Amino acid sequence: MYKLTDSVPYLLNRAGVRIAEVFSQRIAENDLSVAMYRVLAMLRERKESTLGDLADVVSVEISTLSRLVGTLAKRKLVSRTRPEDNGRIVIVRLTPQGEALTEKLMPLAMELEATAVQGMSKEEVTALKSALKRMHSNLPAMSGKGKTSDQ
Amino acid sequence: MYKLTDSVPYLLNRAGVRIAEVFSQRIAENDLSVAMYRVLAMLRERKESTLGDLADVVSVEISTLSRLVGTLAKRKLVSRTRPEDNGRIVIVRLTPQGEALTEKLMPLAMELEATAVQGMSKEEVTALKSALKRMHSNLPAMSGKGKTSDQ
DNA sequence: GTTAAATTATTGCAAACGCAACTATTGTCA
DNA sequence: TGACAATAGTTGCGTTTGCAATAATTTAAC
Repeated sequence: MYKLTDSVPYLLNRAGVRIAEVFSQRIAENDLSVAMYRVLAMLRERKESTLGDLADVVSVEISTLSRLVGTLAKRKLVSRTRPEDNGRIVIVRLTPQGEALTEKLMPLAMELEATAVQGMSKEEVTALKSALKRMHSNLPAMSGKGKTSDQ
Repeated sequence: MYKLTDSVPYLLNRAGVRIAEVFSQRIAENDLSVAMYRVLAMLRERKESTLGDLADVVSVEISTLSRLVGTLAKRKLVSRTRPEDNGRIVIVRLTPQGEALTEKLMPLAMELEATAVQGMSKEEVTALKSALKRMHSNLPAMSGKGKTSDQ
């Protein structure tokens, strides 16, 4: 018999929510949300990115990301520029302050991950990551439709 | 060097969002959200539950769940009763219509899981589930504090 | 047995989200 | 070239969310 509480989607959500809650608290003193942190961490990794690419990476709607990046820009953590050779896109980059803050947060992120996988072997962690990647690629990206709403 | 895009929290969120998006679309024709589905599936599993227990299982705030269950009750999918021997708690149960709908959704959920883990062996899936459970238990439950807010 | 503390659920409120509509720019093709 | 389609971002709007405050009931303490 199929049990919700032993299903992959359920366990995935449960672990994801829990880990986000914990990290959320740890970065709250910097007035950052998890999504904001991910934007910063992503830019640290790639130096620059368009809004659309960031939205894909962070797994939020582009409209949400637009506002979120606006907030980060207002706080001088990132810069937004429209390149001269392409007036459609917006390039987002870390400012020096954004870089500094992101570096400061890295240890927290590593610590969180270490806590989460405590008791698991290196091989188990590798297998977990690969399973998570596989599931992501097994499922089709939504074109943009699809009620995500509750109630 | 620590990479966001190879970190467990990131991969976890990415897979979780994707799987929720897909399932959300599949159940949208029944006017159900994923959280609503989880409430129904949970009640199918346990017959009855209090709001607080449901909130734990579904990983949402109890205030959110209160309203969500209110909506389900309005649609006659669940019943809410305050027991005579305890006027504090609310017992939630599936109505016959709720049961019928839930049974109808089960194949969809099983199909989704099958799609998600396609290409993985039984052992890999088992290991995945156990890793997800371990991570959940490795992280402390938040007492109720902690900014989850964005922007 | 009465008062204080703890538990459980609901409601007010503001923030955040996603969808849809819109603007602006670039690409296509005839 | 000139019109039409496609891409990229922003903004309006209604819904959903979580936190905080509140109400109601039960448990604990004295």
